[in-house]
Amino acid sequence: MGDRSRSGAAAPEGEPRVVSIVGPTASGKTGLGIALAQRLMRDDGTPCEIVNADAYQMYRGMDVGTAKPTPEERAQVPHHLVDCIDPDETMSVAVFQRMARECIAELKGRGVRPILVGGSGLYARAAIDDISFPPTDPDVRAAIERRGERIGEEALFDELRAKDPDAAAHMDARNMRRTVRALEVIELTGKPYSSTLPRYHYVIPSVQIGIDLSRDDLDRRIDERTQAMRDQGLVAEVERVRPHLGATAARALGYQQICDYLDGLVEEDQAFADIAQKTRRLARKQMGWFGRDPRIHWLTAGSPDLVDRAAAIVHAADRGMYDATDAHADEYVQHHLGTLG
RNA sequence: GGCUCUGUAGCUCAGUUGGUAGAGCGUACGACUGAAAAUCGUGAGGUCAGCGGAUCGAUGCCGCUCGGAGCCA
Repeated sequence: MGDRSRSGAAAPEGEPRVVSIVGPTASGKTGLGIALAQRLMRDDGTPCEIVNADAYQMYRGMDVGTAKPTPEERAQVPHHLVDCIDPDETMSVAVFQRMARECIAELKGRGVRPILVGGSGLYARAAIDDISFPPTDPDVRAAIERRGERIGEEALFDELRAKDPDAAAHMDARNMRRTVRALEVIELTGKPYSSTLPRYHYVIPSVQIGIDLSRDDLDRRIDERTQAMRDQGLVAEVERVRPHLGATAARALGYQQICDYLDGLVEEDQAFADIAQKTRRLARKQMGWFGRDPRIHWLTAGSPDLVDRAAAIVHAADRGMYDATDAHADEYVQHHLGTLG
């Protein structure tokens, strides 16, 4: 234990790394996760189970629209953190971090290798990286939000600038939500909210595999998937879930657009065209998120030896072959993409 | 066939009482530690349907051509 805390992400050679599969929507993460779990079990006898790192697949009843693994897929390999909250509850990174780390610890305790699968960049990192979240308080936040609406975003940002100039220097005055959060943290902790640069440092020994594909392929897959959601009854699903949607779940891509259709605001064809378009934008954002992380090993979607290559990466990671480069990820980022203010 | 309306950025549309144009959305790029499928920022894109006329000067006025919409026959 003392050993672990000193060495951070370093793991004894040969210990099964946590695997994290990332990439844009519709790139095939779910399928690779399952295939890789079965393959690793065959290769070295370590059982694997999937831990979901997708912000929206946690909601019960939101299946088609979130492209959740099917019951058949879940029967092949156990899945965790899927269907774990109701749509009227609110998930957050900090809560997810706690759940994911508990889940990972529990699996490791049973000698099982966790395979994280998910496209929510911040969630994927929260599970395994050195990120901790200051506390929150709904009352404090609500009070700041009310004050912000009264005095305006500029005045609110001035408050932040006075209390924490360093944080303000890194932030956008017009992004009210971030301003509110910064003031909330300062009020609750009494300490400045230093908007630190992302640190690429594993707190749990891990290896990340990214699925990459060309924009043309991606756009085609997104169109196909959107059509599949329509065929699988997304409209009926939204009708069913709509009365129970909370503030967060109602923002899920696909659900907003179908609600508009159900309200008669747009035609059905238009609603699905909107979904495909928004999904394309989401995918681009995800590629940006993951593209910045130098520790990710990229593979091409749809290549015939995808699972072979993924397994080879995991075995190499288990032998500690990437530890040295992972350890310098932060320096690499600052050197190549460096935006230190 | 006659009459009226209409053709401006990829899309939906503003606008200029004549001095070469804007918005929203999309798109590209970027920021982002308690809603991350969120939140926010910056940029690129237009011989203002085509041709001709009057004018110092036209996207705007006049004429014709082509393409839409509607009404009357």
